Amino acid sequence: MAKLGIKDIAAISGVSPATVSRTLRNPDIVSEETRKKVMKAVEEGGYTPSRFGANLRTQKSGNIIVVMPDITNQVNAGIIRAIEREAQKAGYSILLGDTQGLAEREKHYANMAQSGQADGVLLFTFHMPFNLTKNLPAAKQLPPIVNSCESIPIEGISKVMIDNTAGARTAVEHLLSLGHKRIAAVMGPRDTPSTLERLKGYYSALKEAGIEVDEQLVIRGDYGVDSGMGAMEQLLKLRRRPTAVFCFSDDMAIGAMSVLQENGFHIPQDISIMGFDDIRYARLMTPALTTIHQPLEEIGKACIELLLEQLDGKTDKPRYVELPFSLVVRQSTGPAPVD
Amino acid sequence: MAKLGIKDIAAISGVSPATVSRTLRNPDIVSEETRKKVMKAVEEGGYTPSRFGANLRTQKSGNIIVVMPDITNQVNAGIIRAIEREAQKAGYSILLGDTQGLAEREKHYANMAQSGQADGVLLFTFHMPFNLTKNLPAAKQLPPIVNSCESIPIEGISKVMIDNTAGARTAVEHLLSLGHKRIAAVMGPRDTPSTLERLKGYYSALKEAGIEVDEQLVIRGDYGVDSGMGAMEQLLKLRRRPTAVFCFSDDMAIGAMSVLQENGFHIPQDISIMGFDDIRYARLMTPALTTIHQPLEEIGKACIELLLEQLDGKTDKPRYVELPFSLVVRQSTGPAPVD
DNA sequence: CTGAAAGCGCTTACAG
DNA sequence: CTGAAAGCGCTTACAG
Repeated sequence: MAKLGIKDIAAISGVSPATVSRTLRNPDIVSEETRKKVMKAVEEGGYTPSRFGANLRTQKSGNIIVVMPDITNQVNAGIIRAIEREAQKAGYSILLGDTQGLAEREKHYANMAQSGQADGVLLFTFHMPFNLTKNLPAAKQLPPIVNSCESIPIEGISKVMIDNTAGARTAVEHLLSLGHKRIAAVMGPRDTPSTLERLKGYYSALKEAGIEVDEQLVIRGDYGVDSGMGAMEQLLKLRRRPTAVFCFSDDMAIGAMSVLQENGFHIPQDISIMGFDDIRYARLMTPALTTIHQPLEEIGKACIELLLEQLDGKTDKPRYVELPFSLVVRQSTGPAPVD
Repeated sequence: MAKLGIKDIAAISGVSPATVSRTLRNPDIVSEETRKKVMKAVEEGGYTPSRFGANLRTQKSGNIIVVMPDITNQVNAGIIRAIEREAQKAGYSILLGDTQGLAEREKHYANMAQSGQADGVLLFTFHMPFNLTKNLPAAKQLPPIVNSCESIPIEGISKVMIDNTAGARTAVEHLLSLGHKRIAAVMGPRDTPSTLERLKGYYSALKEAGIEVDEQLVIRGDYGVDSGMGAMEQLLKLRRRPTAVFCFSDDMAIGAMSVLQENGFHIPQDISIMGFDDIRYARLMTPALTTIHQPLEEIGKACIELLLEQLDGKTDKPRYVELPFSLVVRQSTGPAPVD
């Protein structure tokens, strides 16, 4: 028995294919009697409408592509889970675009909107993978897009962000309030907007406290665990060590902590460690990691919300949503040691 | 300027749509001269073929749906990253199906194959979301499927697994070799195949060592961090505490460790902790977590490999691939305390 | 409320 | 090597 199509169901129930389609998509505009006949045939035949025909006809795929640098990252994984759930509710499926940091793959995924594989794009990378012509506004040339986490420096696209600068400032102020004066910073990749923003917060908090920045205390990382370990090793070699280290991600903070503990240092008695993100494992470290909490669920929700606005044609206007971070004080930070 | 279609490109380059299609899909069967003409029009026009037409015609979506209970789990995230990369190489995209533990969503995702949204299904859940008729072999009624991680008790579908029983046995033998006699087990959800298999390994290792199982030491968890914390709290209340705890997941082990340390216990001097999975954070705990390593990359690769075999129509025969685990001894396990 | 008809944009078997 | 034609399976504007 071959797979049933809409024509088969129409024949079985004695109506036209159009009516079968209406019964399935828009039951209210069909008489009850017809509806019953059709549904009976649908159920007995086990008919599932093919998306191929519908997609071609409506020019919609029902898919949203999420372009992310690395899905194994706890922050990204948390966001994408929320995205998937919310998209699901709205009848959309999520296509996974893990770029693994490659610009070429970024471009590949972005183009899925052009071929109709996806109706909208969620961009968590910091490049703009689309070519823009100067004389047209972005909204006219682009598929529905929402940009999140790493702010792409382009006008006219919707964004969901946290205030990274304020977050970093809050982190450093927390350390200052504990009496720390030599506060190191372990950055993310130099060219990411989030790193530049957080760095700005770091500098501004120190400046406001009247502390001159020692550039030896500013170390480049890449948000990953290993770079946090490397940065800590570097800091431990300094003649004048920091009394606190602010890592721009929890992963780096966790790496830094493990290096410290391996070398017999006590956290926070000898050195305080501060993270950023509040991933699932932050509270489980010993000592539990003080960090800046990012609202992953809300970020995911907002992304879908803004994208749906565009998909539903409700608006062309880009919207900017800023979500609140929060300081979570745990045990990895404490008063500066007296020397 | 409206979006260009294949007919437009055909008109511009002075050939038929068929030839444009051939040039793009199968350049070798087109003369060089024609190819150049067509490619010129394609590039100048910025033409990207629509998948809608192609999908309908070929009855293929080019998508694979991955059905998983929770993508924020490090094990699942690691596997799906490999899956996505390998699928990409073969020209397939990955649709995310996060069931969040709900059977109804599982069914929903599985049905995406039926509607043509996906050409194949990767099942990491332990239910069989498809209805099978007795008189037909599974391969005849099902879309291409590969089952991994949780073994679905059904004949005739391809699987990618590790030997959970042997893995658990290895874990317990490691603890036995350190002189432990009171070894607790913190299980996963009771109805998952992986838990039952690991439990079997736990029992068999103890039996072989001539140790009678104390059922008070066998605690139910759900693979999550919190259940590991709860289990440890329960174990600490026992009059005769275990000297070692084997958690069926790293997440539970990490939860257990944090409870122990909060209560002033020393790991492994007072109690040894053993995990399962070897997630990214296992080596970063203090002390670093001893665990059973799962080859996530290889699991992902094998899943796509077996699925492609079916998608390419190379075979109907289900294949079973077993991948090797390995014991990773770190600092969270040590000699049993002498009392 | 329902049907007939057109058409979405491709690919491919067939004929030359 | 290339073209004309059919058709994949739906949806929807139009007419009644």
